[in-house]
Formats: sequence, C-alpha cells, structure tokens
Amino acid sequence: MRWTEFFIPTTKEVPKDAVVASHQLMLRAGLIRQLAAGVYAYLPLGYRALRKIENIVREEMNSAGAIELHMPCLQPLELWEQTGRTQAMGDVLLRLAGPAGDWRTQTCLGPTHEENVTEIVKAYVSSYKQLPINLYQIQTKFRGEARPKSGVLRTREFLMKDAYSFDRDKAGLDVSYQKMYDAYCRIYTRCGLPYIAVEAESGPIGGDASHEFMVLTEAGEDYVAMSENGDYAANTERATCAPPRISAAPLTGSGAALSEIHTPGAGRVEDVCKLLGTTPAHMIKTLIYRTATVEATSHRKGAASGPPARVIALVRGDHDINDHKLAKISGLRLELADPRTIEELTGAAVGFAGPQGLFDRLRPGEQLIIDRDVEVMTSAATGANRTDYHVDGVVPGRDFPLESRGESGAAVKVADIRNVVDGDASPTGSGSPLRLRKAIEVGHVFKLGTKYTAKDSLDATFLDADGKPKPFIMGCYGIGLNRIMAAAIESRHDDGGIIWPMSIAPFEALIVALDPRDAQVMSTAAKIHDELAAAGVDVLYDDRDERAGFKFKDADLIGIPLRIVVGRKSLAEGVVEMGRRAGGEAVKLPPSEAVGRATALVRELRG
RNA sequence: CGGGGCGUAGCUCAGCCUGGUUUAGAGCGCUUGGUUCGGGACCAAGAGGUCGGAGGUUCAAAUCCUCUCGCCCCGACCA
Repeated sequence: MRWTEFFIPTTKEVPKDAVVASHQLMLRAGLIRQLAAGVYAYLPLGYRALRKIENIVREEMNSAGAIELHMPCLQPLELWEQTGRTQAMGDVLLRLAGPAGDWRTQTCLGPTHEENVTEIVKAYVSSYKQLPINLYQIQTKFRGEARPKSGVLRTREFLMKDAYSFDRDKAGLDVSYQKMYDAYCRIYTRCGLPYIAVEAESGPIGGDASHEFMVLTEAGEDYVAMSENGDYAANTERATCAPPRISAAPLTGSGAALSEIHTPGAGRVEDVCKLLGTTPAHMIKTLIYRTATVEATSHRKGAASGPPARVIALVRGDHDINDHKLAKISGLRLELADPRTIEELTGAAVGFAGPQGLFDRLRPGEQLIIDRDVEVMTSAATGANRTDYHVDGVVPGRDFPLESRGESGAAVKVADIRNVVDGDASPTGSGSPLRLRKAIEVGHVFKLGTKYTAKDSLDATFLDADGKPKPFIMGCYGIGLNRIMAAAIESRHDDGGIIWPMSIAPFEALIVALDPRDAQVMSTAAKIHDELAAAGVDVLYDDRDERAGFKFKDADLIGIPLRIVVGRKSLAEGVVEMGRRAGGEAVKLPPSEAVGRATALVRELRG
C-alpha cells in the first residue's frame, strides 16, 4: 500500500480533550475520530489494527471449539423483562424512543447477549447429546455509560467478542470455563499484551466463579491487589487479605467508663481525629444500611415487603466498606440508609453513630456486621449516638456484642467486609504484602450456572440421559476488542508514538523513501514494496513528497514495527537500512537482501 | 446525578474581565509559486469562521444577562 493512495491523517498537535496516552496517540496517528461522547469512528489505520485483533480472537475461539454466529443489535425489550434485567440494567440499557405503543418503545440496543443466545439454544438444543456447545460472536455492543472516558477505553458503543457455553452439568462447565480461560491467555499473549488474570467479583450477573484479565496501567479504572511475591492477585472488589492477628490480652477493657467528648459539627473521620487527637486507625466507623427500596434483583412478584431491614456495619476509621462483601455476608441487597432512618436508630444526626447500645435497638432479622479488624481493636473512639458528641474507650465485646446472643433475633456477624489496602498481607498466608495497582479490564470470564436458564428466568432446558428436563449450565466470556487495542498502546509507546506488536500492527513493515525526486530511490523502494507484498507481508510504502524528518516523525508516530529506509546516501553505498520501531540498531544491507531478511523477521515476530 | 472546566477556521489557541480601530486574529495544516531536502524547513501570495444554539440588554454583542445544547475532568454509578 502506498501512503499517497491510502488515508492516514496524522497530526502534530494533541487534541485538548485527550488525556490518556492511548487516546492522544490514537488521535494523532489517525486511528480514530470522535463523533460524540463515547462514540468513535475507526479510520483505516485503526480499523486494520482492530481487524487483526479480531482475527486473532476468532482463530483462538475457533480452535477452542467455540462456534461463531451473529446476533442482532436490536433486541425486543420483552426478552429482557423475562430475566428481570430491564431493571437490573437501568440506564445502561439503551431504549429506542417513539410514540406510545410504537414498536420502538419495545426495542432496545443490546448491551450483551445472554438472553438472545439462551433463547436460541432453548429453541434448538433439546438433548444432552448436543452438549456441550459454545456459541460466540464478535458484535457491536451499546451501553448507556453515564460517563464515557479515556478515549476508546470506556465508550457507549464498542466491539466485543462474547461467548456463551452451555453444559449438561457443573463438571462440564468447569471444562468449558477452563478452555475459555486458556484461550484468553493465548489471545492476550498473541496480541503482545502484558496481562494478568485475577479473581473477580461476578457482580449482579451472578455466578460463582469469575476471572478478569487485566493490563496494568495508570490509565485503567480498576484496582488490582497483587501480592509482592506474586502468589495472589484479585480485583479490589473481591480481594481479601490475611485475618488480623488476635491480640494476646483478653479484651475485658480497662474498666474505664466511656467518656463523651464534645465534637461539634465533626461528622467526618478526619475532623473527629483532629478534635480527639487520635488517628483513623483507632476509630470505628459505624455505617447504617437498609434493604434496597428498589427490588432490582427480583422481577418476581411478592418479593420482600414490610419495613426495610436495617444493617449496622462497622469498619475501622482508616478502612472502607466493600459493598459486594457486605451484600454477600448479609445476604441482602443494601443501600446506605437515609438520614431519617439513621436518626431514628441512633437518636443522633448523621455522622455521630456508634455501635455501643445500638444492637439492642435492632429488630429480629436485622444485623450487626463487624469487620475482622474491628473485632481485634482493644479500645476505640466512635460516635456517641448523640449529635455533636463522640466517645472514646469503646471496647468490642464489652460495649457491643461480637456474637449473636439468640434471644433478640437480630444477628451479629464478624467477617471481612472492607476493601483491602496497600500493605495488607496476602490471604495465602505467605505474609507477602499486597500492593494496589491500576489496571484496564480487557476480558472477563464467568460461570453463570442457571441464572438465565432456570424456570423463573428463560426456562431453557434439555432432556438429560435420565429422561428428565434440566436447565443448561451456562458460562459467559467477554473480550473488549477496542480495549485490547488501547491497552496495547498504553503499554507500548514512547514519546514519539505507538510501538505496535507485530501481531496487531496495522502494517507489518514500512518503507520510507527519503528522496522522492530520485528515480533510483523510488524504484528501489517500490521494488522492495512489491516483493514484500508478494511475500505476504502487510507493507506500507511512504512515497510522499516530504522531507526526511517529517517522514521519520510520522513513522515513529504510527509505530509500524519494521522500518526500511531507502535514501540516496545509503543507496550510493549500495545499501538500505532496516530497523525496528521497538529499538535497537538499524542494519545496513543490500536491497536484494532486504526483502528476504524483512520477511523472515516479520514471520518470526508475528507470534 | 453532584462538583469543576471548556465551546472562536480541519487542529492548538489569543481576543471576552473593562461592549465600539476587528471588515474577527495567530500558529499548525491546506492551495499556488520559489528556495530547501537524513529527524515535523524557509520566503511570498492565497483559500478557509452562522465566534455551539436560542432569546434578551444596548445606538452597538465573540465580549454583558437568561435559557439551552455539546465536550472534557473529578466523584457517584457500572457487564
């Protein structure tokens, strides 16, 4: 391909809206063009890279036994109502607008395709003899992201590979899941991504096991907790750490009475610490939750009614509650209580709650959930349950219970309900400290089980060998293709531009002709171009009538892995120069040898 | 949804506070001619803008006021 016959709109200046490196470089290199917030066009160079990624994904999915199909973007809302996800998705589900009763109001743009595949499999797969089966597609997804950001990393429209496995039983799912997990590792390796697989929170989608594939980078928006010795890695949504050491001294307390301290207006931990002369680590945060008002988890009729249940959660002042953990421990879908509920329970304004005495005010079925690190505190400061007052000297076990007493009916639980922090010990017991790193999620694998196939969902069953209908056991597996591209650029660039890995580079080799007016230079460059192309190398030939410096800058920017420079000076010595964008010395070699050497190198680096 | 910032030429921005010498500017990019030619050259001449939109104040609005739309960042949310 000749540059002058292609379309590569590079720019020298950085558009002001671009903040992260991948976004800036993708714009400058002419890979993408923004049309609206979170909506991008892929220009020819960007599209070539995207298609290379797509091909790698397709090859690995096929070789893992998955079968490609293509499902529609337009989906009937009814399908989503059957699984209760119109509510669960909320604003993420993009609906079409139209007059009341119009078909448009009954249609949405698919953010994912669990319902759609399940419907297909339900219709056509009726016997265990047809299982297992894994169907996948590479499709445009639409999501009403509240805040698109970081260029192509978080968008409202994106390309995703989504696969769905259907198995006869859990053992089959384990096999299907592992196949996908392994295929994902091969995909990221082939794409040249420095990825890690971490334990992940499966979220409202349900399921009992889940891994995310992450690329560590400051541009990411997830946090991964990794132990220094590498024996543990998990998304912070899920990460746990070794339990705190129980202090040796029995916690009977000093016997000292609680002392109330006037702390006017100090509702926040830092403010209180200042007034009390203590540190957050010596405080207990008391958070009041209540069961969620919106029954987002259930579309079934007759779900929980009556007054909302309250849950008191305690964590150390320097820790943060992890809502996923809290939800799991409590078994309830919770939200932070409104001020009125808090005042009613504590008798104080928001910001002055403390655990002492509160437990006795809970009704049967309500809960006090104590973080492990609070259990082992010897004495703590916390809210006094009196507006503008805090207390010091609160002793767990003495001033509030650490286990259920039975008669009251309200439960006490001690558990890990906080986010890990930098320096926590690895949960493996190795004692290695955890470090928090920012990361981009480039893929996610779930074990779904029967969430979509169960009777109260889409009721998708097959006849097992025993002649009885059973729900399919599902798994789902997603890869964000645009994110792979951005993540590759995030992790592989320098001041000059992108450094593509050979496998996903829009072109594999770039020929730069330095003296466009010199007939011999041009004919030599053209000959190398033609022969490389004939050898199956994706080659771009910069035949523009530009100065050398200008061409070199563009070459660095668009980051083609292999560069062959044809110039009058070196040609006078009978050589051309071949070098790699990734670095290292360029080698001089006769034009006649260039094609062979370049072809061999390209093949070697394709992976 | 809360907080902050920004909308002036394809791109980066100045002008706005303090309305009128501005017939709206600069640099990059683009066109034409010339000189240059191994790391984003130079000279000369050009093309290109409903100043995001609507309404208002005023003799007069890019500039002041109101509303509105869009984009970016932080937070909330999030398969």
